[in-house]
Amino acid sequence: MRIATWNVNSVKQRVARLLPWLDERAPDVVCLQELKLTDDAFHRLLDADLAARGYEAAVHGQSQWNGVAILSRVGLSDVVAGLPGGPGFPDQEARLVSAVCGGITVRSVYVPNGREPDSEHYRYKLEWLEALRALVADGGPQLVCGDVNIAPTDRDVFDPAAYVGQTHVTEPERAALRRLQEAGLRDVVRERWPNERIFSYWDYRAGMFHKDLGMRIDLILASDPIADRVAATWVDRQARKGKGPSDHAPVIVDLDEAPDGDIGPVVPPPSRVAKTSRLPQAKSDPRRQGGNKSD
DNA sequence: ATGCCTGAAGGGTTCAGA
Repeated sequence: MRIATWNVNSVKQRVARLLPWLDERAPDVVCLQELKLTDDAFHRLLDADLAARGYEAAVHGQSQWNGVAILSRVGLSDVVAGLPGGPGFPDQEARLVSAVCGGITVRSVYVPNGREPDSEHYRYKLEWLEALRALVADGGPQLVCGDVNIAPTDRDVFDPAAYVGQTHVTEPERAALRRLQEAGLRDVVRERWPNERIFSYWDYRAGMFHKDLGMRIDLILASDPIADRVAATWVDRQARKGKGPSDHAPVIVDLDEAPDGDIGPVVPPPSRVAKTSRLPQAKSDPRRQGGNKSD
């Protein structure tokens, strides 16, 4: 089963990139963030094109900002929109949707940005993360995928000095992320590529992508029984190239079938190549791109 | 230029993003 997460920075502006990407990568489950439109607008925009590809969608949208969704072609049930008991600003924003896909509880999250350390927005971010931790700790095995707006360590930014005093790298944010992980979630991309330069976001300005000056703030976090099934992980840098990209790239994880065989994909993964991805591979193989070498 | 792009809303510009 292939799971991906992608902050699309307006799904309306990204349709022309999203649909071909679904065809090419054939993910079974996709967590989307920053839809920037309402539920109704999402369904009008995409339902037909998604259905044609076999996807159902759990959408928690919002006008103008935020908005998250889960696309699945391996079943979609038990949909919950929002973060129960979570804080608002002042009202709750559309930053979390959960569903069961292919036998796995999946959450698409868009953690608040925080804007400035010690600001109201920053405190809101920390409160939101604590509410997410409580939700995760309360649940069983699950995947938490999305834009966490935190670079877990200094390895996850192109230059720690460039971010001193800014959000995304402060110790309270990182501590909140660690507490979330201590609730039983593993950062499976970093686990697979412990020493690689891996980014998932590059500022649109100043050629940051071309120079590979980015941050890794989009994570796939998995509970033990799911993390143990990880066969391959990578950041899909191809999706950040070319005309009209999001400023984030998708992060992709392939899971082997569950050991007991009854939590498997309904649609088989496109190939078994993922199984061999720990071996050296040709540079043209996108599965190799867990490390983000410059182009 | 402490905002070098991009998107949304709404109005002929401003805010937000990380």
